Amino acid sequence: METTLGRLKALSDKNRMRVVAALWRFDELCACQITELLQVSGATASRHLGILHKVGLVDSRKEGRWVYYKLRKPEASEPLFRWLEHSLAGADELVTDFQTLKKIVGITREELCRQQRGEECCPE
Amino acid sequence: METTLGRLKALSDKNRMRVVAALWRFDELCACQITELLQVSGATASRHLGILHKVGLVDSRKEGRWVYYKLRKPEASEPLFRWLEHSLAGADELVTDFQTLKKIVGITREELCRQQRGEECCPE
DNA sequence: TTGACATTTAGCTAAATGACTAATTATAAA
DNA sequence: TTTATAATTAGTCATTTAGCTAAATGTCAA
Repeated sequence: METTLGRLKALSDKNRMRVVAALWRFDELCACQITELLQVSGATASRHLGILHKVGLVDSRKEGRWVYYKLRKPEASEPLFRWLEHSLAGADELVTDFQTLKKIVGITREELCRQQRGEECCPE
Repeated sequence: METTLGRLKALSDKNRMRVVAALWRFDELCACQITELLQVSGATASRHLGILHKVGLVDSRKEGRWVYYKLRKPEASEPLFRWLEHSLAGADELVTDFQTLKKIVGITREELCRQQRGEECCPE
């Protein structure tokens, strides 16, 4: 029961729900991309990802300086994700998120940096 | 998105999850029976039921002094309930709850009163 | 090795939440 | 009508939680 409750609690936060939706659609994203999507501090994004990881909803994979996250799908969570997908289909905020993500995954690290810090940083 | 988030939040509380599981199994229960099951004050039980009602997970029906609650199943919530049922199958706390409920629904109002207030009340 | 950067952890504050008691409303019975 | 009871609402308090900043950790590149 604690497992079930933990997963529901993890999902019942708007930002974490956005992360799960993003991972459902984009398969794998790194912490910095999720930070950019949510527009919160890196520490906050990290904490949210840590919560999703702790309850077994996402897996993480470290690659150099970056940590990539993806949904842990195979398992009893599958029906829950499907309900979520159906229930959130067409939600305005997610449509916007997906458009944002298309840009985020399409740009280089330097451009993402410039977006995050403002034009004064990263002089070319 | 707010609807989905609201329902997940409503479900991600242990007592409300117990209520939903109880209603899944016992179909319809009144507020006083749920109060007895959860072993909380009537006010607390009422608030939990109000939250479940507000997000559309349960319906209520007034009959005299009593208010009966049942799950609002038909609808997009069905898969969520099924996931819950599967995910909670065999949970110790629910097994205990179901045994408790069998007793609760099997006794009269006076006996329930005696249990709740102690032997000094309701002298026969 | 030093510096830069991605991520996480620690510590703090403000807001949200669950519990209680007391007060209120609605209904049934004496 | 009065009294008792079921349920809800209001008000209070303690706990939890999401956000931040600052510090710590780990990795890459000069």
